[in-house]
Formats: sequence, structure tokens, C-alpha cells
Amino acid sequence: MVERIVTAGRTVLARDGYARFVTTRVADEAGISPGSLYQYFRNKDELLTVLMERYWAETGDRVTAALADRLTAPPGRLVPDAVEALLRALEHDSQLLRVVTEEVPRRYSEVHLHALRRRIQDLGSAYLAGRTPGERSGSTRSWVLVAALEALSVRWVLEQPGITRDELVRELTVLVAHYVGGADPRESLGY
Amino acid sequence: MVERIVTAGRTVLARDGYARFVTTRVADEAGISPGSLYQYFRNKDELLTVLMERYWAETGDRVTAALADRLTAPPGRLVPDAVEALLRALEHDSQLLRVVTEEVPRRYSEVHLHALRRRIQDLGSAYLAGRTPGERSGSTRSWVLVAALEALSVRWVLEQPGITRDELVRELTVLVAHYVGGADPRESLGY
Amino acid sequence: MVERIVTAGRTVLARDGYARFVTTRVADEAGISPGSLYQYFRNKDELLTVLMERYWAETGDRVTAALADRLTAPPGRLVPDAVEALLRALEHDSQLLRVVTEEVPRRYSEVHLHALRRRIQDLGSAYLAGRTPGERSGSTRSWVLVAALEALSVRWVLEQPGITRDELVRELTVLVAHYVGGADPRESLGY
Amino acid sequence: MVERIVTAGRTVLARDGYARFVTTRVADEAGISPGSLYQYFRNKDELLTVLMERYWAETGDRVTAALADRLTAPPGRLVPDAVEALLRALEHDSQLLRVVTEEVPRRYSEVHLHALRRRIQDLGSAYLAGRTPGERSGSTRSWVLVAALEALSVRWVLEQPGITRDELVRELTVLVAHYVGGADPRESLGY
DNA sequence: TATGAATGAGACTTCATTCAT
DNA sequence: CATGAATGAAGTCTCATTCAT
Repeated sequence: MVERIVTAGRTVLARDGYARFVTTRVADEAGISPGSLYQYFRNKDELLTVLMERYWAETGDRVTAALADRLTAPPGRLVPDAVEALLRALEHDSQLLRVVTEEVPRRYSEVHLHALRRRIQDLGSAYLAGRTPGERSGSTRSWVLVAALEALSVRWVLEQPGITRDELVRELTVLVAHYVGGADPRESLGY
Repeated sequence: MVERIVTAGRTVLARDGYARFVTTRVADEAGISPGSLYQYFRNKDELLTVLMERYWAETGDRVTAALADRLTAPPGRLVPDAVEALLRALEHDSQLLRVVTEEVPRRYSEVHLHALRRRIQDLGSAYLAGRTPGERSGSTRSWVLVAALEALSVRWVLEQPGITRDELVRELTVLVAHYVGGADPRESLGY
Repeated sequence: MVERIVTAGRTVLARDGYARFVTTRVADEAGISPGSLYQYFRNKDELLTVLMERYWAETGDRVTAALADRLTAPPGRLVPDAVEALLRALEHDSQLLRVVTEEVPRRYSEVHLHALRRRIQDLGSAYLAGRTPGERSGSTRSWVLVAALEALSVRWVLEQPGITRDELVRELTVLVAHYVGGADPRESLGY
Repeated sequence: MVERIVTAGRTVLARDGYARFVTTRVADEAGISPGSLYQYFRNKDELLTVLMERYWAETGDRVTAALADRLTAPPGRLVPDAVEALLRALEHDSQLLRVVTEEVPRRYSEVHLHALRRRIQDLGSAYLAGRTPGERSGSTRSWVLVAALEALSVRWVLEQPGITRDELVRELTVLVAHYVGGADPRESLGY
């Protein structure tokens, strides 16, 4: 039941936007009465909190899952594969992504975004570890990399500028590779 | 008087957030009656529109102004100087930056953001022009660069992760320099 | 509940006039909260629309019903009976009649008035049909007759000039009879 | 100055309707400031009162004046001439007539309408006096006649049903003549 | 006198939340 | 548990009126 309500909430949020994310509408969408909603959630805030929790958990899982599929790929493909995975996860419900990132107050995403970033950062750390002895602080580098990948991926999904998916993947790979090591980017591209 | 109201609006927005950006509160803050507000703005939407217009114009001007101060610096300092300027502009009112980027519906910023990005992009193009014959599409590269600089700067200002300002500037310079040309990053750093 | 609200609205309208026909007052009168009103009507306009619909439907029905009671009367009584019926219908709530005809914007009555006039006109046509071959255009004559009967009846109800009901009925009958045919008015009076 | 304001008020009333007959709009139209308005009228109510006073005085004068032009006409033309005069007076500003009769609360017109009716009634009485020994109460008859003429004229002007002006005049003349005396209507038509 | 900015009461409407059934 | 009608605080906006200049 909680499930049903959260799903309805997600539908409303994605379809109608945060300003019309209204309890009655969610109840309607869930096929229940507004009163019932309050038997599963203390208030609207709690519903939104749970909803966002799910959204980010799912999104994180999608990234992870997509990556798992490629674990056997040659190590040089790590970056492009990660980007691909990230894009795919974000694209899964881009309407919702837009509302979540642009309208829902950030505090509902904060914790989850941190967690997601850490997950991705861990992948990155592993990648970096075996690579450059790096004079620059590792944590700063990861922060920069993860933030850049995240921001660019989200922007690309939401704005669909005149850039193909492959182009984007290639560019981000170059960005990462050059930034990290100055090594030949072609290597990172898995050629 | 328009000034007074816009200022009050800005205060409320920065201090109380978008959800409490309410006409009566703005009027209170401006020390006027709710009715007076409507002698200067057709409705709340217009007030917000003007407010955002000002905010982004100011922010853009700050970037430009900060850069103008450094025009005489050696060309290799362009990137770090631009980043510095951007950071300074964003930092000027980080409370407001947070609300503007995270809570106010995106449509109020859209036009202005595009304009600001173009300004920055133009700087970038000039930089790139004299530098790499670049095999990769220039427009894609600019998009990536500007999006990355913007996103990372905003995030740094809002989250204040454990990274010093200098460190950030240095990292972003490296990011840009390596991405653009693979040239020696030290050059871009102005050493 | 719609019933309760419409009734309250009618009371307010009749008692306080159109200028004070205000949502909170109607809600008060109905013994509900202002919010409840909006669970049954999209907005104030819809409430008024429904209210007027009811008012004119009722008024029309009253005319019809009153006439039906007299169907067995001699044909010569048609006109006085119709006038009687009309008066009785209008008198039923003369306070409301006043507000409806004098204050409520005409557009809320327009459609219903047309319908009511047609009903009355049909009676008239039947009456005229079996009577005079009439050289004058029938439609003009009906327009004149119906408009005159309506206007005079309404005025009499609202102003209560020093004229008795019987007097009025007699005069209107004469007016109609003479206008229509020039025949002996006594006939129409059912003597 | 009072003149100027009243004229502006009339313009606004006719053009925008009673609901938008608003002090600031009237002041605008008069080319003065809202404050000034209150130097000539205690409040909005007084302005409207004066405005209506003027409107009805003028309308009455128009009827009278139009009739005066025809005093030399043969006596049998009295009724059609009176109707013509009435129509002309009402038509002079039918926009305003509509608002005055349909939207402005009746109490602003009441006194003036009574006076106007009396004027017309006086004409009628004179007409009737020299004509029928009338078994029916003269005052009742006048009331009926005047009310009918007024109502039909107003309705015709406002609704412009498919009836020509000449037709209307003819019909009303017939109505009056037959009602009053049963005399040959052609006589009243002035043939 | 004229101004017109300022006022603030009050109208319409929405929506998170409750509670009797 | 479920319901859904009822609530009422709160938000946006209008407009008759005032008052310092």
C-alpha cells in the first residue's frame, strides 16, 4: 500500500510538477481517499521523504546494475561504461529527474545524493588507485570528477543539447582521462 | 520603491526560502502594506521575474567586472582568473544562490542562465581560438567546459566541501587546460 | 449539500443583495466553512449559475403548474389564468425576484429568460391561432404581448402600486384581448 | 470639474460596465488623480448618485424635447410621436442604458424613474382625458400604459429583436389605442 | 487645491489535515 | 482500516479611501 501511494506520488510529481504535488491528487492517482494516505504517512513531508528515498535508491541501483553488466569489459572501458551507466540511470525517468533536481527542495535529496556520489566516487578511487601516484589530493580530484560527471550527465539528459550520446560519452571520457593522468586518452576510450 | 520591494523580496527569498516567499512577508520586510506591492508589480510572478532578472544581471556583471580587473594579467592566467571571478560572483550572496538554483522554478532563471553561459563561453572561445586547432567539435567542447565550470563552482560555493578556494581554482584550471589541449597545465596556471 | 449551499446562497442573495453575496457569507449561512463550498462548486460563478438555473427553472415550473390546474377552465379564461399563474410564480419570492432582475448581471438570467418567454409565447400562439387571422405579423405580436405581460407582472410584484391583483389581471386581459383582436374584451374575461 | 468627472464616470460605466466602474478608472478617464475625485464627491456612492441623476434628467429632457418638436402635429399623432420620442431618447446611449437598467442597483434609478414616468403619464392623462369617459380607473390605466410603453421600448432598444422601428411604433400605437378606447386604431396612427 | 502613493480591510480560493462514520 | 466530507489557516489580489506633500 505504501508502495501504491509512493508510486502514485511519483507519477504526479513527474507529470504535474512539484507545485501540483498535492495530497488529494496523489490520493486520487493511488485510487484511495486522502484520509487513507495519512494512515501510511504522518504527513505530506514524510511521503515526499520516502518518495525521494526510493527515487535515489533506484537511481543508484540502476547505475550499479548497469555497471555490473560490464564488469568483464577491459579495464580501459571503465570510464565510458560508467558514464553510459549514469546516463541510462538518469534517463530512465527524465521527467521525474527534472522535477527532482529543479523543483523539489534540495534537502529531500541531500542525503541520498551524498550516498550516490560516494558510490560513484568509490569506483573512481579504485580506478585512480591503480593508475596515478597523483601529487594532487585524491579526495579533491574525486570530488571534481564526480561532480563534473554528475552535473554534465544531468544537464545533458535534461537539456538534450545538440550533442549525441556517443559524443558526450567520448568527451567525458577525455575529460576524465586527461584530468586524471595526462595519459593518452585513447587508452581510456578502450581502443 | 521598486528597488525597496525587490530588495525586500531578495532578503525574504534568501532568508526564508522560496516556500515562504509570500507577498505579505515581502511587504512586511519592505515596511509597506500588501496593497502597495501591487502598485509596482502586476502580481507576485512579475516581482519574482524582476527579482531574478536583477539577480542574474548582477551576477553576470560581477563576473565581468572581476575579469576586467585582470585584463592586464598574462594570458595564461585567463582560466584561473575567470574561475576566480565566477566564484567571487557566486559567493556574493550564497544564501540567495542556494534558493535561486535549488528552489525557485527553473523557468525564472532559464533565459538569464543562457545569457550568462554565453558570456562565459565567449571568453572560452577566445581562449581556445588562439590555442588548439582541436579535432573535436568546438561547440561540444565549450558546452562541456562551461557546464563543468558552472556546476563545480556553484557546488563548491553551496557545499563548501573540504577544499580551499585556491585548490579549487587550481584543479579547475588543470581540468580545463588538459581537456582543451593536453598542453602543459602549468602554463595555464600562470607559473 | 449542494442543496443546502444553493438554499443558503438564495437566502443571502434575497436578504442582502448581490453586492453582499459573498462566499464567506454564503458559507456562514449554510453553516459550513468557506472551504467546503468549493467541494461542491468550482467557484463562486458556478454557484451563482446553478442558483439562477434553479430559480428560473422553479419559476417556470410554477407558471406551468399553476396553469395546468386550470386546464379545464373555459377557453376564454386562458389569458387571465395565465396572468394569474405568472403573478403567483413571480410573487413566490419577490425579494429574490428583485435582486435577480435588478442586480444580478443579466447574463446569468439570459438563457433562462429566453426559455421562459418561449414557454409563455407558446401559450399565446395557441391562443392566437384559434382566434384571429391577424394581418399583423404574428411574431411581432407575440413579442409585444409576452414582453408586456412579463414586464407588467414583474413591475407589479416588485412595486406593489395601488392596484389590486384582480384589477391587474383584468387590465392585462383587456390589454391582450384588445390588442389581439379588437374583439369584445368581455369574452376574454370569461364572462 | 464635477462635470468632467461625471462625464468620465459615464464613459467608464457605459464602456466597461458596473463591475469595472472603479474610482481609479474614473479618475484616469477624467485625467485627474483619484484623490481629486474626493474633493468633489464625498465617496463613490455620491458620484454614482449624481451620475444617475444626470442620466435620467437628460433622458427625460430628451423625451420632452422630442415631443415639443411635434406639438403642432395633428392630435392623433400623439401616441406614435410619444413612442418615437421615447425610443430616440433611450437610443441616445444604449450602452449606458443597458448598464443602467441591468447592472446598476435599482435604488440609484428609482426616484428618477418615478419622475420620468410621471411626466409621461401626464401626457397620457391629457390624451385620455379628452377621449374616453373610461369606466376603468384612470390611474390604473395610466400605470399599465406607461409601464408597457417603457418596458417595451427599453427592451426593443437593448435587444433589437427582428422588428423595425416603424413596426414597433405602429404596434405600440395599436396597443395603446385599443387598450384605451377600443376606437379605430387607424385614427391613433394619424392616418 | 491637487496629487498619487499608501493603505488595509476584505474578497476569492487552495490544500494539508482531521474525524465521525 | 478506510472513507471523504469538512475544516480553516493562509495566500493572492482589489479597490475605496486617506493624507502628507
